[in-house]
Amino acid sequence: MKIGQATIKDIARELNLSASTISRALKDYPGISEETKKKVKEVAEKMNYRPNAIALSLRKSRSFTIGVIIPEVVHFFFSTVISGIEEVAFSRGYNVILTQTNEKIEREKSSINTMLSNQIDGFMVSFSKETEDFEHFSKLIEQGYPIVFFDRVPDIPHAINVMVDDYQGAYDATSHLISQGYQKIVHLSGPKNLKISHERARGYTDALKNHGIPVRPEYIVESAVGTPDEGKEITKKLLSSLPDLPDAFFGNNDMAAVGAMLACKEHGLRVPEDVGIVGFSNWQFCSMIDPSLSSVFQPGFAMGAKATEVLLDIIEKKIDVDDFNSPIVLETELMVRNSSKRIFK
Amino acid sequence: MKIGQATIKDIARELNLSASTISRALKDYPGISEETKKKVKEVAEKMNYRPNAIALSLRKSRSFTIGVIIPEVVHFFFSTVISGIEEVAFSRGYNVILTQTNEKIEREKSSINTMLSNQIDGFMVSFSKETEDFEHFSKLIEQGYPIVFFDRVPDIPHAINVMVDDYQGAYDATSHLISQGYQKIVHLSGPKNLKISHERARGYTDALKNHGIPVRPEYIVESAVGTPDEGKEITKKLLSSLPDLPDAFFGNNDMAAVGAMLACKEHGLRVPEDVGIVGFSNWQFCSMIDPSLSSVFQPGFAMGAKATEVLLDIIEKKIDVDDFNSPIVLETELMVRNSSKRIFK
DNA sequence: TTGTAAGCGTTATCAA
DNA sequence: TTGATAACGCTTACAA
Repeated sequence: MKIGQATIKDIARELNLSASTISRALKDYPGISEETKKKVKEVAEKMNYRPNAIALSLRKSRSFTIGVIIPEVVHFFFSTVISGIEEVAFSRGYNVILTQTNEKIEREKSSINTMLSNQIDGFMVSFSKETEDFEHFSKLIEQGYPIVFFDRVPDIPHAINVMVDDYQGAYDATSHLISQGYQKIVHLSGPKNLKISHERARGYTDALKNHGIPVRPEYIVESAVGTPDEGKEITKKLLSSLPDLPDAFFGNNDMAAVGAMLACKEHGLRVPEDVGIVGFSNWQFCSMIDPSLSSVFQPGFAMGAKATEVLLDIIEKKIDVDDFNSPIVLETELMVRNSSKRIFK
Repeated sequence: MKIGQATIKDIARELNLSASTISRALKDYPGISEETKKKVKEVAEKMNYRPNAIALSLRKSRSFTIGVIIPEVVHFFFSTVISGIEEVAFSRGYNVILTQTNEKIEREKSSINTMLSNQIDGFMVSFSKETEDFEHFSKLIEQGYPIVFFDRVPDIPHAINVMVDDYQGAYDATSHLISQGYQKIVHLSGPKNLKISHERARGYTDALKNHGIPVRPEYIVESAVGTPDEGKEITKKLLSSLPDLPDAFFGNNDMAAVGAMLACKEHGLRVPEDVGIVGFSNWQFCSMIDPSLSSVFQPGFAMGAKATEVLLDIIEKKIDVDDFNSPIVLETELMVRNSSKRIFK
């Protein structure tokens, strides 16, 4: 907002025309003489005119801005999603306002409020780990605000959800471990209130069942893990407490899996000979560690892009909110690397 | 922007008061009766009134929004910086509009334009690798737009730059390698047009000189590396083409260093026994790979936070642009890990 | 082909 | 203690 930014009025004054004429000339409205158009555009150029998007927003009750609420920016998967959001928003002429909640529900709510104040056209949300009650979202939906959830999605009416096929990803990962001859597979599961955690746990359980392997409750360990250290600690405890030593770990995320790997190594177990390990997310470092970590690829960029497309389509009324009664599900892909490739025979 | 959002006018109508009275009552202006204030606030609450930030922006010519232009979101260091920006902006009541340039100058310019249109209060910029001419920034500075550069900073008059002490970081890293007995140290340097690349190369060179080790031009290899694969290829070529085999690699970033490590391993060289390796940035994976990678820690979060504080102070006129004739420099810290700890004696 | 006036939501100024 | 009015920059009926 610079003092001296030229406005339509300035151009009007310069040319002895009215503001409305300038406005129309600039947008090639019919019924403006070619000559006037030319003059106006020249002067606009010369004066370095730039439309004031704020004034436009006020006038049109549209800000061409979407608000993104995300737990953490410093997170490989989420940053990938943001990148996808960015791309689509940019190409369709929208701005992105970003806030991270740091997994705090208070911050989530307050972000929603500032965004509402800022008249954003729609929301993209992946909620915090603390969020167990979705009232604040339901209210928005009721009031008719366009809102698309991604990755961490709520189970509430009329929510538009974009997610990865966590169930299938977990199922594939577990089946793969079984196919490599691992039998006593531990699942380091995620926070209970996240649907993705349930789905992954369900995929794990079903894979075991379908292969005739008993599901042991003591093999499912919750770890709200964000760091490898946490995963390492948990695994260490398991290795020294479980009477029957596990021979594989399926992590709810790559951090947990790396932690498990470190703990196993320390415990004198060889990966993948003695213990197989598979993670979830396929972070960059999977191929850089030794042994390289097998992991379930989550299409983060595609998710961000898809979610944004849907949101913008709703905002622009190209599609209707009611067209979505089931979530949009993106496929995962199991990336098999050395941590789970047991050398047979 | 929802149909039905209550405005000051709605409250005024409801209470048979004027809009100005409502406005004043809501902000506890003096000269409004306590009774009126109370009534107004009650009704505002009831009607779920929310000030329209857009209208405010128009009125005040201030948007309380800062624009962040960054090469890539999916990048550990930059995402850390964004996080720092986010924190400070949020705590001081500012919004963050984010765009990534994907290292394209065209996108950089067009982002600046939309941000200008959106009347942002100031810019935070880390420019693209393609950017060699800083005209578009100089113009902004001349016009008086608050703008703070971070990490990748330009060498232009009146620019406010926040950076890491790349020189010292590189000097420390190189000295450390020397102290561990490595002598033939290769530097995988960064893109030429980035000042940080120069500084790191300079730190490397000076460290060699000060330890009486000759600087060999063929040991400084430019690698605009973003991926380990690229770093690996370059290192492979070096290992098979250089007559005198290097015994250490100092990477301009961690990706390059990991690439070098992979190449060395493939070449049958042991790390750190035969070859020492140090990276730059201290990405998360440094401690997860085998051997763990020594690296120079860059305080990304602190950089984002500091840069934002300065920007907001300028915007709020707490400090003057002219107070900064030299860059703000943040300290690095060498994290010594196994990739460069040679076992002596 | 162009101009006038009203309005988007808010607040500062002046008047009552 | 409160109200009327104008203005921020732009668009759009409606009028000319």
